[in-house]
Amino acid sequence: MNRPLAYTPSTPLGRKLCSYMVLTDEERNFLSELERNVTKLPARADLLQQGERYGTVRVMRDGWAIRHKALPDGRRQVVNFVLPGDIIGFYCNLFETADHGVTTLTSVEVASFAPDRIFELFKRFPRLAAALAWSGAKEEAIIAERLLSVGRRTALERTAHLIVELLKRLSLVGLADGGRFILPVTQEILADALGLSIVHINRTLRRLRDIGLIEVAGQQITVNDDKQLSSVGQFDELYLHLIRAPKRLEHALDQAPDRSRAMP
Amino acid sequence: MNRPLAYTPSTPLGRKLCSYMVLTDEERNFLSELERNVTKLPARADLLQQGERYGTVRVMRDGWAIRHKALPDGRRQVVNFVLPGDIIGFYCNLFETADHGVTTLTSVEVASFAPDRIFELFKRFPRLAAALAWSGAKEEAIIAERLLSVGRRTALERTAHLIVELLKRLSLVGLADGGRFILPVTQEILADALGLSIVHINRTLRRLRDIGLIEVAGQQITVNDDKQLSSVGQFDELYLHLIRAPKRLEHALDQAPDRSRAMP
DNA sequence: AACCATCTATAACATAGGTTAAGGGGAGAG
DNA sequence: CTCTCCCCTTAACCTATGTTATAGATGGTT
Repeated sequence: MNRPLAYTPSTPLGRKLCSYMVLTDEERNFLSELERNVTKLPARADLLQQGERYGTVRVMRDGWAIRHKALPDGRRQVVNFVLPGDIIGFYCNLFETADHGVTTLTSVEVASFAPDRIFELFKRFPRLAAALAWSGAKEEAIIAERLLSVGRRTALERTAHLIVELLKRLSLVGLADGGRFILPVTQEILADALGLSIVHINRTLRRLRDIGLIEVAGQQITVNDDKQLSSVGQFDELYLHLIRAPKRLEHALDQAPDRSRAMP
Repeated sequence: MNRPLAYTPSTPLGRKLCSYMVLTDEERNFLSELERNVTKLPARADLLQQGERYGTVRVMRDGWAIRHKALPDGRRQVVNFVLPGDIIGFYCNLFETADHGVTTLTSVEVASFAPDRIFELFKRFPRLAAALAWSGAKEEAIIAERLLSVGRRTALERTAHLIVELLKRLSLVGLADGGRFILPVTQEILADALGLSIVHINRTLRRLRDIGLIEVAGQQITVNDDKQLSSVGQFDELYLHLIRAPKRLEHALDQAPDRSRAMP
């Protein structure tokens, strides 16, 4: 195995996995092959419709999208925000039909590849498989935290919490600068993400502005006092699992027996 | 590879994975090795405490538990119910600390093994790795559906929905019989799972009883009219992904190239 | 058999957040 | 330039759900 020390792939997915462990040439090649087939789409396009049969796996390369679920009567819950490097329909190609939709918020660039590549990945690149599984677990942790928000935090707390979460996630990929970031989202979508009505989101944002914790100018949000905003939102970054565990992951994988051994 | 046709392992985890695909002898041996080290615990024991460092991976063999997250002031959200065959702290051994707790509801039997075994599994048994990843994705789907419930369904809908969900999940593992099952859960826990107050859960259950949709006798719940209860809860079993995709999973894995190939 | 702790049940009251309604601003289209 | 559409904003009012309080079941313990 051959490991360049400070290599940073140009692909968002590669970059993401790089933060977990050092990739070999072979692994990087495989990943960039996955991201080769790129498509551009405008804002408000459906990448996946609830009830649709899964066809391809996609990687978000640039732009924002939301993952959402709807009830028959139109009520809708935004489950998560899809940011660059995130995968759409990863394991899910095994499911019969999609139980959620994915819709772009901005114009986006996505790469698509055949679901079979996932299995190939599991067979040929166990380290990548483990890393992807790990990032899937992180996504689940984010959803669980949102469930805690919607179930048990007040409107003000929830809203503060989401803003801090997005700030942290975006900072991590260089999309936020000094507490300032672009939130390409209507208040309706914010409401659907937080389980609130659009009117109440408006009230709540105004309250946060009045207290002086945030400033809003169009889609740009400025967090004035992230310390205090975190405390309003009861934000504990434990769940984001930002602490990369590269050494543990690498070591463990490299030391695990590669081939069969007898049972004791 | 040697594949007995109708073999059913005695271990809950093995049984679960068996429902996705036919296991080889080697795979079954490995799994049963994982479940060898069994411990018994009483009800209301913490299998994992929020904030704790992960030590071992566990498989629930028998009994119920809940996965829950708490806020500093004590408000709590139950994220999911842990049933036999479910894994506790799977990928998560890579995280620094647990962002949730796991507490038993009944006396339980759990198997424990070292986190390293997970990596071994990824390297030696890609098919098992894919199957576990798939079941992880199903768990995520259940949490996302609960988020939809808590965010957008009314108390009555949520409660109905949860009862139907548990009925379906338990039926699948033979723990429900003719719409009747044991729910080893206080109303407080139900409230924490649904983002409601304990008083309101009580009101809501009474309403469901008054309408005649369910009957409650101690911990035993009887669903009288699951068709109507499903419709009250806007239940769409899409998200449970009950349709096993064994052929797709097996085929895909068996046909994926096993070793390196040149880039085009 | 009496005690204690834990649950369930219900009533009375309080409020966070939903709903409806109406006006205003900005940006793209003609 | 102004029309239109979409989004934001705010006010007034309403209701689903939370809170507090109390009593009754239930079941294990001494």
